[in-house]
Amino acid sequence: MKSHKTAAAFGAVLRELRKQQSLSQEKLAFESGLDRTYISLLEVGQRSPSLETMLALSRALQIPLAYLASLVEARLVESSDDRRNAS
Amino acid sequence: MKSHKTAAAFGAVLRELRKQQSLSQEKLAFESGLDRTYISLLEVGQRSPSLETMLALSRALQIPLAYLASLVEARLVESSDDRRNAS
DNA sequence: GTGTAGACTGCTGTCGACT
DNA sequence: TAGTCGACAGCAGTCTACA
Repeated sequence: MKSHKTAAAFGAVLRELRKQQSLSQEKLAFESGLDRTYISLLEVGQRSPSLETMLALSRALQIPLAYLASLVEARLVESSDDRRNAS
Repeated sequence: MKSHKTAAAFGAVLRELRKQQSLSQEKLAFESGLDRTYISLLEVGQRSPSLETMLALSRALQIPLAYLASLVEARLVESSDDRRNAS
């Protein structure tokens, strides 16, 4: 298996952040200067972003890049847990 | 102008972190699973990384992705100062 | 030990259209 | 409002080789 895990983690985080601000994909696309269909691809985990793209999104969401990164990182460790001690 | 600024910022940060650990590009390439020549391209600001690449590098450098991101962000604000009020 | 170049593969990101 | 599809341009990332 190919592990597009990072794309999935990023997509989940992006969707959460967007919904927290009650933005539509369309609005976020506009604010970030990215394509609407691409935002969709990101959220469903079909694409994984470049650094430039992450910066554009963090600006549109008005959060620091480091915060975005920390959320993605957290998702990644979660998803890689053993499920041996997981409650 | 095309602003490969983020590539330059990232490259500078990467080089700094690598030197702090006294690693060669070769060693870092090996640890991260990336190509040696690509590490070089990153450091000179000729390429800008994907999320996956940033993750590989942060692991090789044994630092959180969020920390790497914060350093890049800091470089970016520095380089975007007006030089009007800059001392 | 590093920078660079050329050639190549695959994926990112855009666009229009339909569901 | 959001997911997807096909086609496309451009760039990320590899490899060999040389300075």
